[in-house]
Amino acid sequence: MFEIDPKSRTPVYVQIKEQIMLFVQLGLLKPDEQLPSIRELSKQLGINVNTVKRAFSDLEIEGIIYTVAGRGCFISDDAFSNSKIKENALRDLQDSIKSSIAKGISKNDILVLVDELFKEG
Amino acid sequence: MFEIDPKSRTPVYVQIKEQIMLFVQLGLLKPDEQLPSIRELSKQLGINVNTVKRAFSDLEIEGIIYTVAGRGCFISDDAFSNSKIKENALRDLQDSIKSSIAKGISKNDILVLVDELFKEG
DNA sequence: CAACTGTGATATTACATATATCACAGTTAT
DNA sequence: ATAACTGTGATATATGTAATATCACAGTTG
Repeated sequence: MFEIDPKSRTPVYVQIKEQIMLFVQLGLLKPDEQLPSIRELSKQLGINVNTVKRAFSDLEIEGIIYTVAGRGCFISDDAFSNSKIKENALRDLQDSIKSSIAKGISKNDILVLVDELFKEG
Repeated sequence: MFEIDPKSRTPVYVQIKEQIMLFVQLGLLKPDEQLPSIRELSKQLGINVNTVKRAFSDLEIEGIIYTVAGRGCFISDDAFSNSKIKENALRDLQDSIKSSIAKGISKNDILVLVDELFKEG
């Protein structure tokens, strides 16, 4: 279910965070569903336990998941009720688009790209 | 003309690169126009010479500017003829949009944002 | 009790960013 | 020729982040 791209410039723990958030968005992970344990997931992905722990801790702070001591981590009921994440995402996206405009990307380039991304997903 | 946001999470040398590329896009910097010297610019911005040097060296490798020994740095005639920059920009933008989708940003959110950015600029 | 969960702390390695200095070489104007 | 400017190159240092490697501790489950 999970996959990591070691070549990517985005940190591994961020890749994990975003995959989990995406799976929640897509409905592949539902409220109160249990996530793989950090040891299990670290084995699967061939990375260190601490790296997975970092991702899960972040997600818990952001209210996406909750943990039960000794049992595991689960998707929150209100995983995306908190608007802070969406606000931050919008701000980051704005920076990225501005940056791309500086490099010669046109409005049409962006619209085509957006269409493609929402066609596939 | 140039401005740096020290609070921003994007590295200072990247901010400089992107401002120069943006100014070229906007026609504020034209082919063969001379840039401020790295010492001058570092004074203006209150940052180290090496940081400006890093930005200029990057831009030269990317073909955006060229340098004449002892004279200074200038905008290339073919600053944006090289498609590598646009390709990289598109790839980066794709990653950013995917990331924002994972955080609950809708297609409409993006379209509204794009409209705003192209209205102002 | 054994085997599993997450937690917490520590140490280490590697890399990126940014700074501080210094010496060197080419250009320009006086 | 000299002074004052350009960029170049190297070195050293500090800081923060990312990732790894270990270890000990505590709660849960069968």
